[in-house]
Amino acid sequence: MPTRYTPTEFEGAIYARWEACNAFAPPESPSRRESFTIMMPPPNVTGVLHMGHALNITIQDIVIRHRRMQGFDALWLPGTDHAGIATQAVVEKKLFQEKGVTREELGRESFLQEIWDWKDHHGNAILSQLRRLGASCDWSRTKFTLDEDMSHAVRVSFVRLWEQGLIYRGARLVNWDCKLQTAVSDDEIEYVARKGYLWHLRYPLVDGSGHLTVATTRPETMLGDTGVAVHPEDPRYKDWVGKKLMLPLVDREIPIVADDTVDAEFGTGAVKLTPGHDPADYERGARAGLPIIIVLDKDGSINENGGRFAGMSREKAREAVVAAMEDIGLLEKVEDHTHNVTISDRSKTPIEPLVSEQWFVAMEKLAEPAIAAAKSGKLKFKPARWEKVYLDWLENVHDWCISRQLWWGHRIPVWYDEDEVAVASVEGLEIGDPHPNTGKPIVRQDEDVLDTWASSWLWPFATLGWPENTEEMLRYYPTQFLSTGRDIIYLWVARMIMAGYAFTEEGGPVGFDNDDSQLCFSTCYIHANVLDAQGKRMSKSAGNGIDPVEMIKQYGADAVRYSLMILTREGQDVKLAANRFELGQRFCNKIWNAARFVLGHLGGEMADDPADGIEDRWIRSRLAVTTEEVGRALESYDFHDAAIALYRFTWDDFCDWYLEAAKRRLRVAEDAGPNTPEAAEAARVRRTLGEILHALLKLLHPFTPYMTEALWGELPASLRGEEELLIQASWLAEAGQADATAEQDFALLQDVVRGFRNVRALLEIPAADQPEGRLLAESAEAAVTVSDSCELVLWMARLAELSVSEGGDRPKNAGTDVTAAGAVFLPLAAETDPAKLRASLEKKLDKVQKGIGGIEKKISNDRFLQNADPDVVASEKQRLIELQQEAGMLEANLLAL
RNA sequence: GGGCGAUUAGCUCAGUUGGCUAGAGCGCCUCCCUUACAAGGAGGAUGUCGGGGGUUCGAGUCCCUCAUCGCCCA
Repeated sequence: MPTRYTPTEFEGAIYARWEACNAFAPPESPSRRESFTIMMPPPNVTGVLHMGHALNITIQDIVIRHRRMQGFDALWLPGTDHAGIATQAVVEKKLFQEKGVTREELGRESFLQEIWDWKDHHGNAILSQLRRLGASCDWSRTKFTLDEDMSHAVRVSFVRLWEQGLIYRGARLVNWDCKLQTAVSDDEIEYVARKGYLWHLRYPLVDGSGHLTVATTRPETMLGDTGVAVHPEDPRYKDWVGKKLMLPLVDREIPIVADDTVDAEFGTGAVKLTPGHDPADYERGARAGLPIIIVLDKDGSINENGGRFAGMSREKAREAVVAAMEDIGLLEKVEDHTHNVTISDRSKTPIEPLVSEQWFVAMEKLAEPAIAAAKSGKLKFKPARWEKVYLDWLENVHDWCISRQLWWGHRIPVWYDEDEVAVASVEGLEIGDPHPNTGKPIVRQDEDVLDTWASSWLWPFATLGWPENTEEMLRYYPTQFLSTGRDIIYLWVARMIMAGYAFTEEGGPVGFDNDDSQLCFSTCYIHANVLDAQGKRMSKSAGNGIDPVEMIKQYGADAVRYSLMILTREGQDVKLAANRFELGQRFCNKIWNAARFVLGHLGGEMADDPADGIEDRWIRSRLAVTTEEVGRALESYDFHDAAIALYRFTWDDFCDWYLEAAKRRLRVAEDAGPNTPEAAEAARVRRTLGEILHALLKLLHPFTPYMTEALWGELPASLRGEEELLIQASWLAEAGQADATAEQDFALLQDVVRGFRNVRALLEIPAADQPEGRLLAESAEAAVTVSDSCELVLWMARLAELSVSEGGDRPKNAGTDVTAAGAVFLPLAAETDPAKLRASLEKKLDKVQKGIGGIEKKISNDRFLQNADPDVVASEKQRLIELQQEAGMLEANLLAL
């Protein structure tokens, strides 16, 4: 075995072995009948692995490995998402750059073929990156949202909603992405504060008796104005309501109307109304019965309704309109103004609100059971605070615009006859087929495709064969655990829950930790965001991302995984720099070497019974406690807690104390030779070393699967038993009882050892020297405990001899420290500076006296004695006695110096 | 405008229902390449727990308020 943790040497082989053994598929005969299912949030086919994925996948892999080891019928199903807009844009751009053709020139069929070709070549890049990380998902079930069975499910869901009257088509104001030339949903836009101007424009009254000044950030939209609104209570404009204005440049008569949503404080208090191009104006216009005039084309240029401005881009038109208004003296003034611009998440260009024909899903009814699921506690968020975000969205849900003017996606399963009468169909209709309702021939299918989320909201069950009542559905649905990012709580999480209730069977089978047959998952874990070292979001454009694959190459997949887990407290954002992975690397190296040490000794004879010294009983107790804590943490998805517990046990308890202590008996046996009592004891120590390592590898496996599997393979068969592969081994549910006596006694010994080491450092005693130590014990019990383990203390503190007495003479010319067992002494070397010792003792004394002061103040307070928990009072009093004892020792030691 | 999160050692962060002298890792200082590991070992230094109020016998922890930073919604 290499002397260092060298992950590149085994990761690939281990993964191949797992796959060869079909270890990722649900077990053929699981030890418990319950299933545990995780549906992997499908990454975009265009995507490459980023740190957010790495974190999310690590979490899911830990959960599924733990559940698999627990014996569940565990399924983790992977897949990718067709990502309509993103993928189409990527291929469109590539085609234009490489061949100079647009999708229109190519035509729908050929263009789609191009995307499929692209997908087949590049679309699995991210999945192979997940393998590097050690993801143990069942690749044989990998799904893609455009697979034929998935597409079938999408059509069925559409037709069901259609039949329930929850799908409608209508001309509505939607968010129009002028660059990508498609509608996008409310959840795909963001607001960015931009510096701009507030133009004050004069609109003359028709009767020529004056003018009204309106303020606007978008002067070019005046071409589509059909009214001006003022607040009904605004005294300035009370008499104006009902009058008519002559809209300049296009010479249209428009009314002044009252509307209480107008902010009288903003601008001039009079707002121009462009119902065709502004969501608020759309509402106001509807209330006032104003017509809608559309002046923008789908590419964002002014259309024929814009008169002489027709054909200009929106940016050009803005300049031209302002200039024209200025020419005729109707531009009153221009102010600097910062306002929110609506930006498309997809193209990062300004959204144009545009009235167009789109398909919508009525959401209110669908939201009801999704709200109830969270309120009843059946759907649990972790951290719990995200439930509020989920509920806020569902309780104020808007109808969902599901049509996209794209080609890449699920084409809307709606056909029209010659009178434009629509009908939805799962199987599909041919041109010329009779319309099922009117009997007239079908002339066309709807051109649009569905929003990608209209397929991914079916992900938890369409992946299992829904709408067919498959064996898989019965076995793995409803699922237990979903891990995802907070940014898609509404886009995806809420919609999946809605879809579960809308489409899956009421009264069907239920599952572990999920007693609702329609609740598609019972725990929604919202993971942290990964930020760069400065606390900024990692993004491709900023170039501040850390490439997980690069980190895996550099530090190892286990190190990356473990680092992420220990750095990420429950859902709390994590600031990451590349060198932070050293934490995991060090940890892996530590385990690697501890295992190397243990395995090196396991070649020797191993007894049937474990050793039973104080250190052995202590490490078994530590293991019991750690096993309990790791188990609890994993049950409640507290990955950070589990990682910390494992770190402490591995490093502090096992490596720093137990292994060091165990060396003593192993060494003694070497000197004593074979067939001696010492050799027999060493054989028992080897048994204990092996048992602890065996247990530790199990506990660590979900976190650091590669390394633990590699080490598992090195274990002697006598320890490993039938469990060939760790990934398929049984989980360590418990590891004996905690042993309070052993813990207490060993803690005392540790304190004595630390005391001697402390003095050694203070006196600068060379490591090779073995001075004689002395302990003036504070109690008979302490004296006995230390005496009984004299050899252990000698070994750990590197002493030649140790004399223990309760009370007795204080040695002269000695360096000293104070421990829980009493004062410890080492002989002073001639050249040691007593001032240094004095300073050290005084510092300690000062600290102790501060502590004494604090407790005395408490105990002398009657109200403390009356109100505080009696246990607290008792422990404070006990503490005071201990501190006073310690102070007494320190004072005595100072005097003796 | 509304909501959520953060603020603890030089850095990154823990700190369970209020109760030992507030902890860890990194970094820093001293010593040590002791046959598992120098990616290591032993020891050490470092804090007005963001500010201000309040509740309480007792507040890093609970309440109010302010400040700064970040995210989400409108």
